Amino acid sequence: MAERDGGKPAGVAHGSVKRLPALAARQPSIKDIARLAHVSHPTVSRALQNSPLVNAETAAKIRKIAEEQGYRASAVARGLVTRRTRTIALLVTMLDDPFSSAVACGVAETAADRGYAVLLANAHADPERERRAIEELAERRVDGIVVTSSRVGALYLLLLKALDVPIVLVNDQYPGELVHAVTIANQEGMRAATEHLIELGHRRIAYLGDRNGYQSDAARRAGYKAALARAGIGFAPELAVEGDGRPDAEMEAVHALLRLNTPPTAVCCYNDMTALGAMRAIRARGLRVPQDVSVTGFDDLFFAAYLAPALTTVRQPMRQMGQMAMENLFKLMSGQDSAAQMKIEAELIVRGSTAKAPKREEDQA
Amino acid sequence: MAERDGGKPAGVAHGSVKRLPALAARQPSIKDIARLAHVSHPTVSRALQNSPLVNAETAAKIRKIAEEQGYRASAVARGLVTRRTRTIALLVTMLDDPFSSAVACGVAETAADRGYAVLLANAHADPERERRAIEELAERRVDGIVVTSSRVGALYLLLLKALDVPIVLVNDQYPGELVHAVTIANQEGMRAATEHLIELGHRRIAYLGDRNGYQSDAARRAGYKAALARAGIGFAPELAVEGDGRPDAEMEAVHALLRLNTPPTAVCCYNDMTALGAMRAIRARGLRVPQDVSVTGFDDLFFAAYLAPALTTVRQPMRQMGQMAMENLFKLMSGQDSAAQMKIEAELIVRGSTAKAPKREEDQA
DNA sequence: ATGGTTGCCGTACACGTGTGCAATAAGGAG
DNA sequence: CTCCTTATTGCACACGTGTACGGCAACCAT
Repeated sequence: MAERDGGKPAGVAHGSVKRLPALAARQPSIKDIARLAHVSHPTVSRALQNSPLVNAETAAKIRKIAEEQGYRASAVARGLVTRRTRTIALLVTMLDDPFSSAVACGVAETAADRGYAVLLANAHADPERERRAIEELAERRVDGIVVTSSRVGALYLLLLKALDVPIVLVNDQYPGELVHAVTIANQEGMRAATEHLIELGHRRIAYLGDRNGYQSDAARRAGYKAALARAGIGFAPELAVEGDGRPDAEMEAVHALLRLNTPPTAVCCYNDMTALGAMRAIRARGLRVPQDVSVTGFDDLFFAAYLAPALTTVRQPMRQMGQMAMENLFKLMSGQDSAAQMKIEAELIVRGSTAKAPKREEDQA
Repeated sequence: MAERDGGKPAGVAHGSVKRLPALAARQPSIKDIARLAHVSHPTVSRALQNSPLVNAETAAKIRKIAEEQGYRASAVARGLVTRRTRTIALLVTMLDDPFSSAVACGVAETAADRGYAVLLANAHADPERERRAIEELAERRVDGIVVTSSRVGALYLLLLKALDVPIVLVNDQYPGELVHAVTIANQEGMRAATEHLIELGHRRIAYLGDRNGYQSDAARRAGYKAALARAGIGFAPELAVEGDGRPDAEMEAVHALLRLNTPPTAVCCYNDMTALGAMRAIRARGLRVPQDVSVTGFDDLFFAAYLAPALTTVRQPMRQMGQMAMENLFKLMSGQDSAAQMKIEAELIVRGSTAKAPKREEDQA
């Protein structure tokens, strides 16, 4: 442009000519800036870090030149020397699961606010992919890991521990090993949903679980049982069934429930996705929700309020949980110790998918 | 542990003692492996790359030792020297939008298959965050970028172009600038949906758009108009309204439609999320879907089939689109040129949310 | 004038990996 | 036995950044 060279007219021209032609192709490096500013590259490094060790106007000049040249420090070079990549990994089973993506949203948001990048590791529920994904994380030298996959938590945590970086699990604990985790009050939440049904007069209440839910499924199931026990309702094993996350399996399980001699008048579902399948199966048999069968979910995904009838469910502040997990991870990465378990309260949201139990001749609690 | 030093008893001990204590803390480096294998570090590097330049049994020994030590090559060091990070960025407006996360799924999957990592850049629909996210990508030296955000495409593409890496847009073109993109047949798809309604006897058909849909909203709106024109139905400006992605705004727009003197008997929605809001608003006025008002969506998100009534919509193979975008990006990154525009066919899925137009006295096409 | 600060900057490393080139040994041909 | 190939390995760099340390000038106090 129109800027002048400053001083030093002699010798400089010849000495720098041999590198200048290549400058256009590469991204400018710290050395290019140093040459233009007539200083050494450490001075540039310090100036851009606002170090007090460099003269104020020298620093200003350097920053100006860096700006003009569109200089962007290489995070990879910096990562090599500082041994910190300012990158965290987000390990997810299925990213297109609304729960996972909501948590991911919270994680990504807080990470970005602190200048951390998020490496997305999608395991796709495929064991081979999961293993490879973890190997990748090792090579990438991430500073920390957030896991939103109960399956990975349960099966691969030992592999992850070998990476020797802080890990925070979301909605999953690892039995037997002390690991940092952010969880919802699974048991209390499902208990509240079940008690809500009991108050509405239901006695035959089914539980539709998810065999891939691992720890969280176990906790919710326990909450369901606790509510029954407290109300003096016996636990009927034939009413506690499970799917595997696929809609087909869930619907089949619900059909089986409704073929029983005394079918349930209400179904507590492991989560909202499961409830979606359950409601469809119920309707497929010509029954109505909630007049014939009440349904509850878990999560309060975005669509829950928009269904007809709107879904009664247990709300998880998913995005906030992602934020908390990330903040927890920051603490651990900076060397502070932090609470091993953070438990978040669950809130029952009553909507239209639950109603008073229908009158039947069999009814006699 | 219990491993022996091998040979070289003299001199070695003293010379290496000063480094060994730190070995336990650090991840093993290529030099550590080299020392244990009694070779130079370049030999280790070549052995682990299966280079034919290294003796077969030497290579085997080296690989064995590397395995035992749990050695993982540092991708950051490699990235520094090769000037390729094997990392792509996935730029998303809102990750918790089901469309985005489905595309992200496809992108992540194919990237992982080729050994590429995915850096998640969530713009959160916040201009300041978007700018910062792009700066981050520059520093991280990503090899390529996939954008699933019509807004970023429209506003920040110039910034992105400055990074000088290949870019592929999903469902968004950048008007005026030639950019690689994978898009659905927006216009044809919406036209098919509208024609479907016309065949059912509808004449007063509304279009509920999204002002943040930019290019894809414009194309779908054009498809809607084209269908009307072909059927000889005049375009009524008061029937073409728009929301902004938030359910509140959409519902308000639909309420306004239904307050018209001759309200529409059908609503074509920009996408499934919009349709969710529209159906709720319709029901809030005591009207039934589809008996009183038919509704169509766009995307065929997972919940569309599970609604009551199930949603008639235009299917986008979102995950496949993510895969195609990624494969396209691979081509570009390897220097090959590739088709600038890849257009995918859209498929109309007819379900229960559309029905024959109700008989009315005003009806006379 | 001398010694000691202080402020600022450059020199010389280091981080962990990849690669061109030279060096060495082994083997074959003459 | 000598020369030329070929196979294998090590040496010396480079990549772009951060930082401990020393040097130098200016300033102050003696």
